[in-house]
Amino acid sequence: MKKFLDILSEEMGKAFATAGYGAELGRVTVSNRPDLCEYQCNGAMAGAKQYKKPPFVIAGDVQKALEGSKVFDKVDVVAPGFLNLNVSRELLKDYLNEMAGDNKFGVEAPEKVKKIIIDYGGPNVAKPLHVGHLRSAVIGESVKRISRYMGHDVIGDIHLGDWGLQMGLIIAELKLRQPELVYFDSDFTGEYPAEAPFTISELEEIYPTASGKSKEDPAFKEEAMNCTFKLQNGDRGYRALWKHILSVSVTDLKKNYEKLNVDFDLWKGESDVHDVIPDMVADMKAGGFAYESDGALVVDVKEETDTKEIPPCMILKSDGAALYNTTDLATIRERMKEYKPDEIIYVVDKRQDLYFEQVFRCARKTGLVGDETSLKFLGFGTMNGKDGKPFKTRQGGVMRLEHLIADINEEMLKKILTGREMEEAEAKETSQIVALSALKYGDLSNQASKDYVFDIDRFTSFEGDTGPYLLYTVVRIKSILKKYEESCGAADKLLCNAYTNDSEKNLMMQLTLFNSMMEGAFEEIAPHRVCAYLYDLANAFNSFYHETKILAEEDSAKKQGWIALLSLTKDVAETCMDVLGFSAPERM
RNA sequence: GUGUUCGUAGCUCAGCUGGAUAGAGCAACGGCCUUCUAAGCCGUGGGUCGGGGGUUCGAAUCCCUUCGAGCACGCCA
Repeated sequence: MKKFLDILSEEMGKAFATAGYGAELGRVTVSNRPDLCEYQCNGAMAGAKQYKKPPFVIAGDVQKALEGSKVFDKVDVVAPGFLNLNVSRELLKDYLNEMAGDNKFGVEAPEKVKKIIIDYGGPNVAKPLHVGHLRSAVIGESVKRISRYMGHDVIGDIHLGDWGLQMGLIIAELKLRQPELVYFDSDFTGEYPAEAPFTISELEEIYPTASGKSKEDPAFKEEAMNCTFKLQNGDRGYRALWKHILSVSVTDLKKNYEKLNVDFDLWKGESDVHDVIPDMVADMKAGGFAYESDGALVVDVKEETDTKEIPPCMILKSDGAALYNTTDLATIRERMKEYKPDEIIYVVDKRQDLYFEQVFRCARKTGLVGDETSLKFLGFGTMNGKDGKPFKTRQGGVMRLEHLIADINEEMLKKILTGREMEEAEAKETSQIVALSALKYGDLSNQASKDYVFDIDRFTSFEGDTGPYLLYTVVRIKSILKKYEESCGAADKLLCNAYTNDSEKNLMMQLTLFNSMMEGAFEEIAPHRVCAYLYDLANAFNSFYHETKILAEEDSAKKQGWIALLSLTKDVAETCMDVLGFSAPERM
């Protein structure tokens, strides 16, 4: 379906052309003065210089050309040259009915389906998720869903940190504690046990202990590095042990991400590219890109147009070991080989901006990525506490994500139990659904690139611009639709009427913007645009709701039209929620 | 030091490629429930858009400058 504003702009463009001006001046936007008109066009003012005529005259010419238009009901010319427009109520009604019949509410399939890989999540194996992982998961998931809704072929990859010194540390610590394990017996040739010799909670205790020890005990660190080396060079027992660590940890991660309604298509990690690194490095050397500098192997990525010094991209440390850069570049190489994506989007902390700039440049320069593939960096800001500083526990430590979620669930349960009569079991389930919306909406409604303040009281509030408010709005609609169906039967195939009052008109106008909003959110990689739209839609609905007694309406045609409008509103709102990664309960 | 992001109401934030009187929410105050969920709706007060220049018919938006804050700047990820 064409976008509603495009229909209006085309009509306006034709009028400009008829009057002897450029059609491109006829861009129509939603009015910023709803007291005066519904839509506006500022093209007359924009064209004044080009045509050497006062804007008021141009606007007058266009107004004349629009006489008899079936699109616009009203065209006013206001000084200095605004064209104030009201649209035909028939056109608005027809558009909504067409939308209601379209499975994507007017979003057209893309001209070219892009293959997009989204790299988000990025947890480390054997370390619990903490609040720092929240934004990447929440934003990445939404970006994935928006892209998919727009009709693209999207792959979400978690990109696990599963291969560094952290693994060596754990293995070294295990060896110390349980030297009798078969994994440490170099003479062992049989099958290793299927069961891991530790649980996730043990693992989560082992890592920090080992990490702390390595800072104080050089001998232990030496041992950990030795273990890392042996692991990476294929020691059978160590590999088997590593697989256990990985599998125990991934099981736990899946559980936690599931609570967030986040899932990944690929669970690849740094280890997956380990074997291809030597080959890649050799290519970079052979291509003349990589050279030695202070003992390390680097690739220059400076460009003429730089306003600052961009340091070279380091490929290997002076001890010959790989870095974060190395695995990321190798990952790009593998992704290009396996998937040939049109786009790779990284949802990562914005502090890594410069780093990714280096990686992207290096990938292009060395030919890993061609011009037809774009590499995008979506950097997100820090989640701060009420004091404006990075979010911490009361003790000043790093907050585990599990605890944060538990806190917000608990807070929400309290509110539901005090505000509503509900069975404990249902209240608990509902509180989790609502809490997730609070958490995600609180995050996503801010621009990703900015830092934001995490305020549990504000986010879990049912008032104002919050997740719970939006869910509440949808729950209200569901309740009405259910009651309608009980008395009048299934509500399908009903058509919207032309509006009869302002609040109804506003709701309809808001609905028409859905497809262009979604397209904008996709192009700008901006989930917060979906949030803003959803909030406006909820406001428009609630105003309408208060002015209109829907079920009590005696004129059944009118009532059916409203039910159709409600049904469309609910579907559009739920679609927005779905791409944001949360949903509304049946009751709350 | 260099670069970069940002500075909008008491607080938390919108404001798209420059357009009419800068918008929401929270907080404050005042209305609206015998009728579809009042977790809602309607209204009032509150801003020299950090400061100063410039471009433009027109700037929160573009350019320059200045002040302030955050962040990043080769062997961590």
